[in-house]
Amino acid sequence: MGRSPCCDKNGLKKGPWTQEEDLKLMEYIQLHGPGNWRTLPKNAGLQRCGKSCRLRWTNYLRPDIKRGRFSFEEEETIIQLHSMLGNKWSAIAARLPGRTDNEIKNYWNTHIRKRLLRNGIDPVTHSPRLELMDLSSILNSAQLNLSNLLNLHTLVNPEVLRLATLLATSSSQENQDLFFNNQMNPMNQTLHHQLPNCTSIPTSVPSSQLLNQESHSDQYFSPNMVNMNGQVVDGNFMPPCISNDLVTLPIETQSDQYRAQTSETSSFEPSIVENKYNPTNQKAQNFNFDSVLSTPMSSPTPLNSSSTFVNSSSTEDDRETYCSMFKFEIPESFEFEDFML
DNA sequence: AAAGTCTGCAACCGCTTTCTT
DNA sequence: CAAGAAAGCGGTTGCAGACTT
Repeated sequence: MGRSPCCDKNGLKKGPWTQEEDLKLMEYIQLHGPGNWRTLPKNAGLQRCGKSCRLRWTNYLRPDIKRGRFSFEEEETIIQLHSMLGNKWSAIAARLPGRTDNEIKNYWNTHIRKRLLRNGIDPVTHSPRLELMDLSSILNSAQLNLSNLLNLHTLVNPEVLRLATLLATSSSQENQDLFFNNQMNPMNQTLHHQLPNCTSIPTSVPSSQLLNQESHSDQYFSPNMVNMNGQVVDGNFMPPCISNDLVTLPIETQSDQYRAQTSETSSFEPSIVENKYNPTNQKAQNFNFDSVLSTPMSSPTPLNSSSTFVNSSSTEDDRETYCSMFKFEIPESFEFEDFML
């Protein structure tokens, strides 16, 4: 009944493979082909478990494995597939010829995941993260001071502040009660009331769609930057959108020219200077924060297929900048209360 | 230059599914 | 059909090299 054990694990070698072992394994497989891993180690003269041999072959020695750095296209594909499949590394690897599931998994954990986190995107849900800017805590503060809040435009995405401001200045006590009592979805009830023309992004929209021009739905992305007056300026921009349970903020797809003007930064304020939303930025020169309170949202315009996007020759640093949902970092010493009166 | 820390990745572990007897 | 091994798969670990102090 059943099979005999593939190998006796006692006395079998573990750890990194030597060149000699690799050679033995490759020579054996060249003669007999892969498979039958139970008997392979013995027949090949290896003191290894068959499972170890199989992993070594499939993850490293297979001749069709593509070694080296992932291309930008491969990275895009991984993000897209991960947003659809989750941690189904083998399924993702099946769509990336020459890449193993192990390699993709490692690359995700060491590169892509960190990058998404840095750019404010949850690598699990592929949705924007708003932990940095908890609207309810802002609005719930009894010390809320509008002028201080307005000063925040040097620190945070003004779209966030626009939403916060709209909520804070709403004359509808009923809506505010709904918001603070959390009796129903505040974004649906309050913001859609305030912003009836705003397009919604479903929460399920994966970050790959937010990051990847090719998968942008026209309704989500605009080829042009729209300033806070709703005027088309340049670049790629979209007004903030309200999902069912969170505020979804615009992802900018940057032109090479714009990316050339930006760089990875580690400190707080310098990165803000480079932020598109900063008034000192040329592309944001039409930004008028005062208009936040008085101007209705503009609707996104259809995506222009000729819009520039990060190309395959982009460097990793370039890529770091192409998604700047929250293109700033908050230093550990930063105290949000300092900005609240 | 040395020690400590960080990073990337190969390899292993353990669980689930598939296959063989 | 059941039992048990092989194969598949995702999570985790350990280590070597790079980087920082």
